[in-house]
Amino acid sequence: MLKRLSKYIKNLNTKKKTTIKDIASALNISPAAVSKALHDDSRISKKTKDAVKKVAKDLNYQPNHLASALRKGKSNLVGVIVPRTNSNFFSSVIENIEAVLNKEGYHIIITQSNESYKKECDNIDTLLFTQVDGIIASMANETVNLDYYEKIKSKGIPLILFDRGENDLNVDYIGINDYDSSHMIVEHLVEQGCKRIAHIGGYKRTRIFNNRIRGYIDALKKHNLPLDNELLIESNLTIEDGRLKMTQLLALKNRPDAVYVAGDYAALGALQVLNEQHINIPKDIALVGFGNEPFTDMVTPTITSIDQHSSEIGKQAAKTFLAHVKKKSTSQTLNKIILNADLIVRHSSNKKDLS
Amino acid sequence: MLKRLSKYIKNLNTKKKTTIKDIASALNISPAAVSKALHDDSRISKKTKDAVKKVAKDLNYQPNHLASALRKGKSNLVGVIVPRTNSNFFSSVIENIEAVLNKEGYHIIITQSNESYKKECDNIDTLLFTQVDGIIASMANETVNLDYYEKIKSKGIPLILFDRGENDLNVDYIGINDYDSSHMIVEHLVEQGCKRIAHIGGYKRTRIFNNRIRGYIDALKKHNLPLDNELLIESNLTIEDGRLKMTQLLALKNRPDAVYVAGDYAALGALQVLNEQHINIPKDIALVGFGNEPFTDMVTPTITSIDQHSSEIGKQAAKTFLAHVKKKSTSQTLNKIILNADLIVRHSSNKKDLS
DNA sequence: AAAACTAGGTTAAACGTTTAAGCAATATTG
DNA sequence: CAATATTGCTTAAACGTTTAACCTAGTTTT
Repeated sequence: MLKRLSKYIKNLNTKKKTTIKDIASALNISPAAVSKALHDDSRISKKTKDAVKKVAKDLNYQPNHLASALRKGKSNLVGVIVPRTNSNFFSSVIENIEAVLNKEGYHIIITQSNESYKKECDNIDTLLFTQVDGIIASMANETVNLDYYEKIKSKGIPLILFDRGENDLNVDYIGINDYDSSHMIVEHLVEQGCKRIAHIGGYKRTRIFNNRIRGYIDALKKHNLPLDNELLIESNLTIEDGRLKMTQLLALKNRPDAVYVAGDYAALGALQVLNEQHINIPKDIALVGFGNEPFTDMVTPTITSIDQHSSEIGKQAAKTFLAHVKKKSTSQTLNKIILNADLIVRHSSNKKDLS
Repeated sequence: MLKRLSKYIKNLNTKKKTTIKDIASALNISPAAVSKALHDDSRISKKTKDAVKKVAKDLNYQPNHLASALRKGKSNLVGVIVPRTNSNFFSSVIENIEAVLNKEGYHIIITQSNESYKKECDNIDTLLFTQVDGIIASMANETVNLDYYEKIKSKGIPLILFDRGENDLNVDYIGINDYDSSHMIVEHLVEQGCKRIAHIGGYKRTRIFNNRIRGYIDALKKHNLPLDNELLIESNLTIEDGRLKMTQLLALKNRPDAVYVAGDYAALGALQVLNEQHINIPKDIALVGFGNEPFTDMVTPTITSIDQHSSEIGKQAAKTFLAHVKKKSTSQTLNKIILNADLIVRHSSNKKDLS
C-alpha cells in the first residue's frame, strides 16, 4: 500500500525522460537499431533513420550523456584551468577554446585557481573526478611543484598549457614569444630617447616572466644601456602591487625615465601613482604595459602594451587538444606553438606624437 | 593473431583504472560490500571497511563518477551562468558558490553568456546535456524571452537566479535591494548639496536596473527635486558607453551637479571624461557608481559606490540550491532573499572632507 | 544454381556503481 | 529454549548507451 503510493508519487515527479528504449518500442525495433540510426550508421536504412529521428523529436528525446560517456569511456568534456577569469586575456582565450571545441561536440568546464597552488590542485582533482577528456591550463603564480600536472599526464589525459607553462613539464604549449616582446618594448623605448628603463617584472620562477626579464636584460645590453639592479623589481603584478613598486621607483635618487611593467593591471597601478604625483607621462617617465587589456586604451593617458593574440591562443589550444584525441596513436609529437606578439604604441610612451 | 596483438596493445595503453571489482576480488568479498564500505554503510563491519579503504588507497582507486551518476540519477554537478566572469562581482559570487558547494560534494561548471541571449541558450543546453543537478544563473542584458529558463524548470531542475533575475519567472532569487540603494545614493548626494542629479541607468527592461531607476525617481520626488528627463539616460553600462553618456550630459546647457551611474565600469568611463575635461570631482560634479568593484578604490579620485555583498550572494545562492536538493518533497517554498546593500562613500562624492 | 555478398537489422554483453532483497550466522529477548 | 532481531554480508538487477557478434532474407557473382 505504502509502496504503491510512493511509486505513484515517484512517477508523478520524474517527468520520465525519454530513452532510446522508448523510441525503440514505439517503432517496434531494437534499441540498438535506434542508437545506430541516431548516429547515422551505414547499416541502417534511410527509412528507419528518418522514422527514428522523427519519433526522437516528437518525444523530445535527449541523449543521456552520462550513459554514453560511461559506455564509451569518454565524457566529451574538457577542463580549463586559469588563474582568474576576470581579465580580458583569459576571458577571451576561454571564449575561443569554447567556440572551437563546441563545434566538435565537446563542452568545457572552467575552473579558477585564483593564483593559489592549493586551489589549482583541487581544480585538477575536480576535473579528473568529472572524467574530463583533456585539460587546458595556465598555471597559477604560486605553482612550482608540478606533481599534480604529472598526475594528469600519468593518467594518460591530454594536457595542454598556454601562457603560463613550464618547460620541464613535457607537454604541448601555446604562448607568445616573451623574450622577443621584451626586446620590442626596450627597442621602442630607446627610440623614444629613454636611457634609464626600469622593469617591474613578474615572478622569476614563472617561465614567461623570466623570459620577459631575460629579454629586458639582453635588450639593454644590446643597446649599450647599463643594467641597474635598482630598476629591476619583482612583483605579483596586481594593481596594488603596481602602485607599490612604482612608488618605490619614484623614491630612488636617480629616477628611471621609462618603466616597462610585465602586466597591464600593475601598469595601471603605476599609472595612477604617476598621475597622482603629477608626473608627466611620457615626457618625464614613459610607461609600457603587457597584455593589451581593453582598459589600456581607455585610461588617461592610454597605455602602450603588448597584444598577446588571446583569441589565437585559445583557438590553437583547442585545436591542439583535438589533434590529440584524433590521432590516438602513440605518435604524440610535442607541440610548442609560439606566436609573435604585437606592440601597440599608445600615448603613455609616444613622445614624438606630442601635440 | 591480429586480435591478440590489438588486445595486447590495448592493455598497454589503458593504464587500467582500478574499479570496485578489483578491490572486491583482492579481498575476496563482493563488489556490493566494497561500495557500501566506501560509503560507510552501517551494515559493514569496521574491520571490512578498514581493509577496503586500505586496498582502495593502495590500488589508487578513483571512483568512476560517470557510473555512479548514471546509477544514482544525479551528477553532483551544478551549472553556473553569468554574463561575464571578468568583473569582480561575478568572480566573487562564483568563488563563494564553489566554496559552499564543494563542501557538500558538488562541483560547478561555469559558463559565460557574454550578455548574449543566444549564447545563454547554448549554455543552458550545454548544462542540461551535462546533466547538472541544478543551475544558478544571472541573466544576460539581452534576455527578454524566458522560454529557455522555463525549459529548465519544466525538467524539474532546481533553478536559482541572482542579481539579474526576473519576477515573472517564479524561481528562487538572491539579490540586493536596488530600489533602496538608489534612495541611499540620492539621499547622500542631496546631503552633499547637489540639486541636479543625473542618472546613467541600465536597461529599463532588466528588473534590477528598472528598480534602480524607480528608486532614483522616487527619491528625487521625496526630496522635492524636479525630474528632468534630460538627466535620465539608458546605457549598456560598459566603460565606453559610460564615456559616451557622460559626454552627452556635459553637452547640456544646464549641466548636472551630480551623476549616479548604475554600474562601476560605466562610472569609470564617466570619470575619465570628467578628468580629461578638467572638471573638478566632486566640487563641480559629484560621481557615484554601483557595484564596489575594486578599481573604484584605486582610481583618482576614488569612486563612491554600492557594495552588493557578492560573497554573501554567492553563499546564499549555493545554500538555496542545497536546500532544494535536500528537501526533495514537493514543499518548494519560494525563496526571495533580498540583502541590504552598503553605500561606500569615497572622494568622488564627498564634498565635506575636502582638504 | 550453388556460393558469396550485402543490407538491415537483432541479441546480448559491457561500462562501473548502487541498492533492494535475500540469507546465513550470531545475538538478544521473553 | 524457541522466537525474534541484528549483523554482515551476497546476489542480481538496474541506470541508458554502445558495439561486437550474429542472423536472415534478398541480391549478386561465377
